[in-house]
Amino acid sequence: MAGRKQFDVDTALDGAMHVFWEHGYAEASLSRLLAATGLGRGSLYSTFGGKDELLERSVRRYAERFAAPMSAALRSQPDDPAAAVRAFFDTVLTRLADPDVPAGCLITRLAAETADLADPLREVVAESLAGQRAEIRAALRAAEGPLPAERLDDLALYAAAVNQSLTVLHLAGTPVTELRTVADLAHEHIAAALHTPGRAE
Amino acid sequence: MAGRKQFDVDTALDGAMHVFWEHGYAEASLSRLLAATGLGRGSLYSTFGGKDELLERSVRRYAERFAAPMSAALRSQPDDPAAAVRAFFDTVLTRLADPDVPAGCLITRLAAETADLADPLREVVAESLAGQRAEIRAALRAAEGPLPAERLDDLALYAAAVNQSLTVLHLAGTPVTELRTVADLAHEHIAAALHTPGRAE
DNA sequence: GCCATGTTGGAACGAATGGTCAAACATGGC
DNA sequence: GCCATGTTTGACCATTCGTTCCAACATGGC
Repeated sequence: MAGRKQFDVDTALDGAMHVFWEHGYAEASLSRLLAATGLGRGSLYSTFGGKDELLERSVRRYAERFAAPMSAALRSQPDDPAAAVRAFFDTVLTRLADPDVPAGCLITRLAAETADLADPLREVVAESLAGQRAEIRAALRAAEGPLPAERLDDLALYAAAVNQSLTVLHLAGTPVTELRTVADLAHEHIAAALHTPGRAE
Repeated sequence: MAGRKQFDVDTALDGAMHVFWEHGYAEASLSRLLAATGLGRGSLYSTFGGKDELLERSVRRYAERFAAPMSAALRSQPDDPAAAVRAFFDTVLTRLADPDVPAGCLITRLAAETADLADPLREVVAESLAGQRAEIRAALRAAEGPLPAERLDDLALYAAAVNQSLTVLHLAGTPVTELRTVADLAHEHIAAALHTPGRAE
């Protein structure tokens, strides 16, 4: 039971990520983390350092596995911003409907806990949110001619906000069918705004 | 120091409410609650029963003091739904900008914690969210002629979702000026949807 | 096949958690 | 003015928290 590492670091990280995802920081107790990772206390502390560092790495892993597809969706339609936004919402909704994964979104869960988070963790969360907003903004770039840049900034923030609403409501138990309605409306509105001074749909 | 109650129950409740508002359920420790209410352990337990019951009463007090104005705003323009929605968002934003009160919204904070809440608390939160949604829906009633009822259901859900996004983002540190942008866009869009088949603005 | 290296599981740590309890006390009704 | 009622204070409870540490152990290099 010793000598060389008996577990896969990424697998363990996935377990920890799920715990933080479902329970946030405060309710993610060591015992829950140990159970989910399958590690002993010694192994967890020697490979990750502690609860805070484990959360930091969990967020990074979350970004690789779940934020990456969202970024990809945003970049999938470089010259049709409205379609990119739709692809983005579709990716989010697909994940929310996935029964193999906790409800909501890890970042949203942590964002709600901001007031109680240590500074480095707070920053990681803030960066995640800012990054997503920037990626949405980038996906709207094709509309920059007809629309003023400020308007696109606003619309990007708007889409990011709607995304947050989807995940909080999902945490609170709202069925995905209703969330799809919200996303559809948001898309409908953003698409209209994007086409306002240009050609029609 | 004894005989008749030495404190005002509602004042103590306000203190507890602020703690739950800022720290949610898990991070609202007894010691924080005792400090904020100014009570001793015995007084708190004899008058409120325990942490869970205290939170339940805090939510009720929150509803009286902060949800009530939002309901009033929604009812302020019974025959101009778009204006009612605007008044609603204005009320929310005013509260978010209030420095005397914690960031975000107590209900949103608790909604994010749903997975870790005991059943009765979970229900209280779910009821709050459902109640707000119903009130928004009621404010849209004047548009029921020209617009199908289902469409108004969707728009009400949509407005409630945007409200959630405002409070989560606020928790994460987004400045109120940017949140106002989000609310403006949502209002702009909802107003357009409400006027689509009827007369113009 | 031995030894240094590094992993593992669990015992143990102090601090903090939510909650209980009883002794000390002030008040209102008689 | 006395006594029953009910409040307050703070010591105390078991449990759980995140973390540290070490003895037992398996492995890879020589």
